[in-house]
Amino acid sequence: MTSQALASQANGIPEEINGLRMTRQRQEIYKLLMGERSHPTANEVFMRIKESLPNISLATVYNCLEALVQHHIIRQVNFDREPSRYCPNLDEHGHFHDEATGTIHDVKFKPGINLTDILDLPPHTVIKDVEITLRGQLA
Amino acid sequence: MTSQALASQANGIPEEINGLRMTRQRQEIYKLLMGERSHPTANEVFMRIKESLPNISLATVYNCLEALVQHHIIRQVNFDREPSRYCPNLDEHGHFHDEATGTIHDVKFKPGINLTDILDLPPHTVIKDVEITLRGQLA
DNA sequence: ATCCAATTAAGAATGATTCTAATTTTCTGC
DNA sequence: GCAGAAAATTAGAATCATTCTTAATTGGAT
Repeated sequence: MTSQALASQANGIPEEINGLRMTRQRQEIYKLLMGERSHPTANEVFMRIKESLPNISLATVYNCLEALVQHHIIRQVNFDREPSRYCPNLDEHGHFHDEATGTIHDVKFKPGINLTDILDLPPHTVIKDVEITLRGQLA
Repeated sequence: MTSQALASQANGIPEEINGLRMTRQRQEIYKLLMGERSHPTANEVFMRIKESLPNISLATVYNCLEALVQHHIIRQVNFDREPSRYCPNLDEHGHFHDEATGTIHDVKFKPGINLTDILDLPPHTVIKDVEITLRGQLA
């Protein structure tokens, strides 16, 4: 049995997701994101993942995060030009950035709401991706 | 009469907007943005503004754009981690990024739509800013 | 076991943006 | 109108998230 398969068993994460081979590094990063709902940056992932993978490099963290995003396993979230953050929640949702604490909250749509119902889109538009970000304070 | 006042007369742009003194550089940049609806980047503004202000520096373009954004005269628009773009449309609206052509289209809300009506926000939330970006193709 | 492709690692390079320091312009009080 | 203070501009250096390059390692297939 390969070390990847062993890690897979221990982690409870399949050896492959959406056609992406889940290497040890990808497993650990994915597991970390699933556990934390804090929308960490690549650098934050790098610092925390060292506990389980002390020799991982920052480049690998970027590579893994990009691979996971490309294969629709996680989502990349951007606020203005701040460092990208990563989110394991694949449901269509927005993000609220609380300026007071710096924390980020997922924001769901109310039931039955369809984005195309409320936006005045040009005709024949095929939407591949939507990003809704809100900035403010929890008063 | 100061050179700024003279430029102001020639441009048809007031000497001050929202408490921001409209220097020659700020006037020209603002005028350029009002004329073009192409959502240019800072560097694109820099290249085009040289026709009217050959000695302007890139730092000044950034300074002016930031001042105009801070004083709510223009808006800054971000797509993922691409260079920021600037937009003179102050109405609440979103942006559709056409992947085929690279062009950006303003997207209005359908009449009577209120963002807080459709989002499941945490209680007591004060929203200061909303950004809606869509990515796709004009099929 | 061996070859080939994919992945990882370390550090260099990139590029948008910001900062610094010096100069120029504008404003204010006389 | 003029001196001094404040604001704006400039040029170039610095920053920092991200990407690239190259070499080493690992995994999968033969």
